[in-house]
Amino acid sequence: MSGDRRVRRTRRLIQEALVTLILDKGYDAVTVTDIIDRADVGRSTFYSHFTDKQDVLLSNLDELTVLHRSPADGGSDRLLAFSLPMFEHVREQERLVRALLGRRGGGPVHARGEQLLAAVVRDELLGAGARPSATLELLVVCVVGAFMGLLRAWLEGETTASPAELDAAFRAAVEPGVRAVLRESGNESPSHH
Amino acid sequence: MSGDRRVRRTRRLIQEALVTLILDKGYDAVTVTDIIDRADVGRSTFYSHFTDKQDVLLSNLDELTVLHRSPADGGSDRLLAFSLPMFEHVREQERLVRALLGRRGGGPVHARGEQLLAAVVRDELLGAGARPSATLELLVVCVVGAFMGLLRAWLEGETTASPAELDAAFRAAVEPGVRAVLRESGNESPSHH
DNA sequence: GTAGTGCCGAACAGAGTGTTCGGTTATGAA
DNA sequence: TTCATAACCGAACACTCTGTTCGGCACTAC
Repeated sequence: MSGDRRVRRTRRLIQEALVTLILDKGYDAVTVTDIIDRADVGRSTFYSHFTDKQDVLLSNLDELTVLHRSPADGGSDRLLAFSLPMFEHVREQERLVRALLGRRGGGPVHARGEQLLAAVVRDELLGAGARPSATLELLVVCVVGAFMGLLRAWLEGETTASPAELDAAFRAAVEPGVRAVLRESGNESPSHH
Repeated sequence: MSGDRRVRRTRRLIQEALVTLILDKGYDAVTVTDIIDRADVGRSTFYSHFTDKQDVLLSNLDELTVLHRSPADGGSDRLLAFSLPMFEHVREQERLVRALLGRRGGGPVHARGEQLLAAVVRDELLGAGARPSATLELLVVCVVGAFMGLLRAWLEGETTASPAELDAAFRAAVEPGVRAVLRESGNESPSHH
């Protein structure tokens, strides 16, 4: 492990304190003073590690490593392969994800999540034979929007559906459209072997 | 017109000031002091009309009356009929919508917009023969998510597509899936041949 | 063991919030 | 026009939160 043990300890205490507080009061209502009280850390110590509240929030994003899908799954010709594993992971990490991505989580993390997810979807569609174009970008936006919508609905408690059900709903909604677009745009040999 | 002219004037000045300031600096960065300076209104006056910043923001929502679609369009069997008019309206009211709904607009309006839109989509699907169910709700979430995604992308300047192109992308992405779901769920003898 | 690094915590200036209150001015009704 | 009313002004206030500084203490890594 890199660095001083005290440094790791302090950073971890601060991050955990923020997550707890967000779940309590929502991101906006949490103050730096709250955080250092909960983490039992000196004020100057906080500012020697993070510039502000949002900095702590974004620093947590590194824990969400699922977005980097395993690239060795070339065998599956299944479209939108990220969907089910993602929903499952979210349920496992429910507490953290709810704090970071929920309405109480305050936006910036949501934005970055969308970007990462958009990259995944774009790569997958390109791999499936689509051509880079403005139309493709709009399709990616729709797919990501639908997925994030489901994620948000679940985080908000609007639905109690299981990961498998969320995955099914996601596919039912967007897969036909995606396949239709691929059929038109992806010019040749969509199915090898 | 109901009420004192001074009241209308003051409220309007404050609302306009907030919109301008959001476009300048983003919602979070705007302070009440900023607003009353820009609106040239006394501090106590502000607090006699609104409780805080967000109150002003949400008060603006009444101007966005397009969401109440004209219910007399029963003739069109076109699915997702709200889409194109909405994209067009958004372009017309670009300044206001950008301030309220964009990433700079700060969330709460976005949430309410999603709710209103979800009601529209749900009604439309029910009218097209779908049955109320948890599955339908998830479909609605996906459709709304895709639409809001496109809206956001346009507001963020990620695309320069026209309303017609946005509408086309939206339909291409979700209409096949919606029709497929309707075919299964609304078991009401569609053209079976 | 010791040099160095991290932490403490109090104190501070600055900015923003929401309230109060006496005085001023515009408005709508008579 | 007159006039009671309601709205506005704006300064002042108590409060909270922010981000920085600094001397002294404690722990860690080597």
